[in-house]
Amino acid sequence: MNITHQLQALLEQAVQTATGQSELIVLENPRHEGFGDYATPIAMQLAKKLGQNPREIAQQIMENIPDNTIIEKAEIAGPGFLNITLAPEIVSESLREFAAEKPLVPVRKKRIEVEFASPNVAKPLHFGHFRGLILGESLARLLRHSGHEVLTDNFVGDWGTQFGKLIVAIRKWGDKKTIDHNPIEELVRLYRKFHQEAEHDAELEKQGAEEFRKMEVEHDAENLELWKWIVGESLKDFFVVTDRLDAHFDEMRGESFYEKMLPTVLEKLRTSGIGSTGEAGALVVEFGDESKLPTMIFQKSDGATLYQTRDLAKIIFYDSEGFDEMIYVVGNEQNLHFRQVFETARRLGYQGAWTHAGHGLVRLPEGKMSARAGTVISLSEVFDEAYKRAFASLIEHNSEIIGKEREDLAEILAIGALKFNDLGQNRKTDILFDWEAMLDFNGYSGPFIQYSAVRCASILRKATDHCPPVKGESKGVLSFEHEAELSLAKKILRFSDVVLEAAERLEPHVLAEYLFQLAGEYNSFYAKCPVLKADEPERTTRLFLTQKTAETLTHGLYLLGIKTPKQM
RNA sequence: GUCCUCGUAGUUCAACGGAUAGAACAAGGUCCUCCUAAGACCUAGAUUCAGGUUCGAUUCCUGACGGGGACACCA
Repeated sequence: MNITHQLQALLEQAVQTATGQSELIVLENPRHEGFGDYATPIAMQLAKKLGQNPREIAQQIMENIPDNTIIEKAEIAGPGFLNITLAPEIVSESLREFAAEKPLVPVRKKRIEVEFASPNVAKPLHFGHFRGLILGESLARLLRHSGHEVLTDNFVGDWGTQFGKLIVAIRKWGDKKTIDHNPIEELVRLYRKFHQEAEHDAELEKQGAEEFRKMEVEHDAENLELWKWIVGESLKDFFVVTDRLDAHFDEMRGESFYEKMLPTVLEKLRTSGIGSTGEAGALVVEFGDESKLPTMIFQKSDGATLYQTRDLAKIIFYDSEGFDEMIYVVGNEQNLHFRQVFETARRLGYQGAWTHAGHGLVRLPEGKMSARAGTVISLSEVFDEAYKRAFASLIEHNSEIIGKEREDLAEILAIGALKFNDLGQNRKTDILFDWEAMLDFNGYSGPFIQYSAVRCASILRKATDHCPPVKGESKGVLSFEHEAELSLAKKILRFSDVVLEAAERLEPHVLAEYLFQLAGEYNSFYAKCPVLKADEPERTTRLFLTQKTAETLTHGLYLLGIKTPKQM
């Protein structure tokens, strides 16, 4: 049982004896120092119910807290807050037991599928895809650390009308040599050309739809073969990026994976009466006026299916696999789509917890990235620029690391900076694409945290070089002489609660902000408290704090998908 | 037209309905005979507006204004 739970139990008992009420205690972490380590507004909440002054209630609660070893001090503050300060001994004990890497034990272990990345085959991967890629990976890691069974999946957009279009374009304008030479670039060019031509030639759209229909309905061998080849080439390109970003997929169940289940899904919609026949014979689901959801079409009048049909099939598939939750890391703009699909699944009787963890897009100062306007920034362009700046920064700061090591380090810092810049901000809102902010290695940034972790590692290395750790050293009560030590220790101990919150809210920035604070806390401590030159017992305490800080920062960064270098 | 989102220092972002609205960058001022100055410390600076609910509102509700997005045969 962790400190938070112990405190809650103590306070609940105190409230019970003082007021006769059985209330769930909410513990807050006060924003300002001087308000203790934990605070509860319970007295204020009870004030109206009991018709008493909140401060008087707080007084009674405080007097009835059972004897214990964890509370150093309890006091009433402000309008009726009960502020709790922890005893240094319990902080010491908890820190001794603390291990950042250790997964938590959830109240109920869940099987969770996390869908992310989901690139559209034959469409260029640009910087706009960056968010989903790193968010998904981080969320998967956060949920795993929270003790859940997580399966990452990639709902590759490898099925649909765009393949009909692409096939038409290849047959019409494609040249084998050019395509073989640089498949993706050429496919993208052809796809773009198709859309340009289609603007003044309506016939093309029909041809595209027809070719896809042949693939799907008639299983046209020639089209399917071409399709297979296109998908393969696209994925090669895709994996180059995911490797660089350290993103992993347990499954690659693309849209085509669900293709064989589609007839059953359509049948289900029909027989259940949830689906109905719409204009021109399409199969649609009407949600009614109360739901405020517009009608969604699940089968086109020509018999072909749509994205949502496959999404629905996917829900049914994962339900049969025994998953409790599905998380969709997909842009906000698809929110309506998911609400419609989820509602349809619900009406069909499925009961999973489906969450659209939507994210904002990366916006340029002049507006949205648009392939048409030619304002798309490619992923590799950003990577290369980040690498260049990291490399230059290394030369400026540390000339001792050279060669391959320097290159690897520059890569770690570059990717770390890019990822942190993104994950450090709210998932839901758009973020501004800004070279300077993104590649600023000072302040609220990945390298700032990496630097702090590296500094810890450096001290630890020196400590063991000069004086190897003695067996049994990891026992005993830590003596907190300096307030910076105690405050750092308490900060470290908040780690698990923070990870849990980040995982529950599906918002990595909660963890990012914490890591930034922890690094700052350590840096302050570092400025005030010499470690290696300190006398015992301070030296042991400070080394231990350094050790735990390093572990926490490193593992915290790992949960964001960011690597920690050995030195920098 | 309907629905979803967002509006906080000069800029980019934080803040389970809680106390004195936090940071970072940019601006100004300190600190390397001392474990990595990619650092620490100090100064100045903000809730779009009008109502409502509440002991208490940046947060919830209603409306206005202003961004962004989505709305039947794309994904």
